[in-house]
Amino acid sequence: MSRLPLRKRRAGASLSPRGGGRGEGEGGDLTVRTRFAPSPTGYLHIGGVRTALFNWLFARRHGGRFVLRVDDTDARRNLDEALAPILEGFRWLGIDWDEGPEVGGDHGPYYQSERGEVYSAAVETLIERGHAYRDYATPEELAAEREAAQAAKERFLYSRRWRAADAAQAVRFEAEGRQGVVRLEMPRAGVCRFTDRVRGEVEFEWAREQDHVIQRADGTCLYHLASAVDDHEMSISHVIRAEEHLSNTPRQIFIATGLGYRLPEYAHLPFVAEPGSKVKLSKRKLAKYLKNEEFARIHEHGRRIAERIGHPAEAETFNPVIVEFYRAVGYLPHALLNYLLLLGWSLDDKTEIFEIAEMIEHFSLERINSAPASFDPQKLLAFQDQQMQRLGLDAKRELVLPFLRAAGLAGAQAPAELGPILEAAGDRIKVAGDILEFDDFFVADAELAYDPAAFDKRLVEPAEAAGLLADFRDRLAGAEPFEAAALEALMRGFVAEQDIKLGQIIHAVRVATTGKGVGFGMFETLEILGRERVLARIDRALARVSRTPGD
RNA sequence: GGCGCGUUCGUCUAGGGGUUAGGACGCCGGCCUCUCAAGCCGGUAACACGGGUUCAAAUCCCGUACGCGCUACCA
Repeated sequence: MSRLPLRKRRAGASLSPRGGGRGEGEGGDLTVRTRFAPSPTGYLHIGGVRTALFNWLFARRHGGRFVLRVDDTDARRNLDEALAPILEGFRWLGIDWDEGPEVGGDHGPYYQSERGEVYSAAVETLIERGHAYRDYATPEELAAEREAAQAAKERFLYSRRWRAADAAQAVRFEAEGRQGVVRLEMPRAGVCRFTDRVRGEVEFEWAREQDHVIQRADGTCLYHLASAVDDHEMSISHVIRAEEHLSNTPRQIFIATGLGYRLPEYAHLPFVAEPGSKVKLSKRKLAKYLKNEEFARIHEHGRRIAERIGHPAEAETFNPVIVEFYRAVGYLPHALLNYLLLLGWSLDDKTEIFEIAEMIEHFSLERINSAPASFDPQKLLAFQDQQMQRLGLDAKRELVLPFLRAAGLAGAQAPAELGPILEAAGDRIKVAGDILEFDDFFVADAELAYDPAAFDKRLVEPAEAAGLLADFRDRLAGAEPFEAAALEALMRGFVAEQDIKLGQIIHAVRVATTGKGVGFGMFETLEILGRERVLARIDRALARVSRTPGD
């Protein structure tokens, strides 16, 4: 992956809309305002974050505002509980919002459940202007019409038979016990054309659009109405959202136009697809993704860490498609952001690593891809690795410490040897929680666990192993100073003197002192452990060898 | 079914009439080496299919296939 070169922006990648929209250019008069409207589901998933990120970047790029609007039309009781993890996820990622929950703003309220009056007023206006009507058809009557059309192989369009022409008729329908809803009176001829900033010119025949219900009998309003009204009321200039809304845009345009709104710019993002497929990532199929091999690997890695720190790894949301997963096991927000940025967007053919400021500087709608992109946790890990390598020792210490504490391996004070450990660890700690894989530094000598296979292979199987180890232990006892370089010289001298290979002793020492067959550089490890612990551990290992039936 | 959108290595992508179709992740091999990582070097691998237009098509047009979305008193 190459770093970001200071290179020219692609010609034409400017703010101005493709096909001559309403054209606010660079430095235009209109303030850029974008929004993200999460439903309070209790978790933030990857696809949603990507959408939010693009909105956020676009707003920041143009000195605009990023608005969070809570899509809680179901007016649930446990709203706070369901919203908190989402806000927390954004905070962790550093995606800050200028208006919305907690921060307020001039365009509130930011909860759709509190905006009923605004919606009702809009519905009334639409009716007054002849763009909507009260309708008293029963679901059965509607279904019958639909079936009839289907049987005749004709396109279904509501006959508007139970539409109330005036108040008097409405009263009559109601007297019959009918329930009234408000429907859009969609045009039945012509086309709706608009420019999508990602897809270019798109057009839909109006006659394909149904007379969508915008208000239920109980007065509550439906999504399309709410969305169009809110976007206008909140002065949203650019609607950047998932592709699934592309087909919904005409009806929203109809509503907006009917209400006399100025239309926002639209940009429909491709889906984030399931790993290894083009199927849209769904929040309902979490369990399924774990069957994907790469997901399973990432998940298993996370699960090992979660178990050590008492994080509920069984929770449904402990899943690599949920942001919380990454936070819990110690990924860096920057890595996730960088990865997500490149999921459907690219600057050129080589730049992969972006600082946040660079993301903001270079982001443009025009370079968003229009095909779905599938989520690849392996590649995310590669970004994580990159970011982790750039971190200094102090930053790593801060990152890792909470994990040691949560696992009961550190108190309020950081262990003195943590610095040297992190230094010796080099690039082996990919995510902060990986520190727990090297817990052998933190456990008491008497509690050191041995990897049975490694123990057998390095200490039991080679007939000379125990003897050599015992001899080398005695050298260690008198080694001075007990430092990496000196210890290496000591071991090399020992190897020459005994006429053996380095491998014949070093692995035995490793298993004896760390319990594992793999680890950091051996001499750094010995220095960190210190003479006393090294000798104690070797003694313990030797005692164990002698108890193990040889041969 | 109708309409809309999409289709370049396994994955993310660059390229938008003439390229040995470039990069990244993964994978494979090598180097380094006390193991494992990291690093370095090398390799594998793609224009969905069929017609057109053109001297020339991955690139433009049409069709087909496949995928996804919309077609709700879901969002």
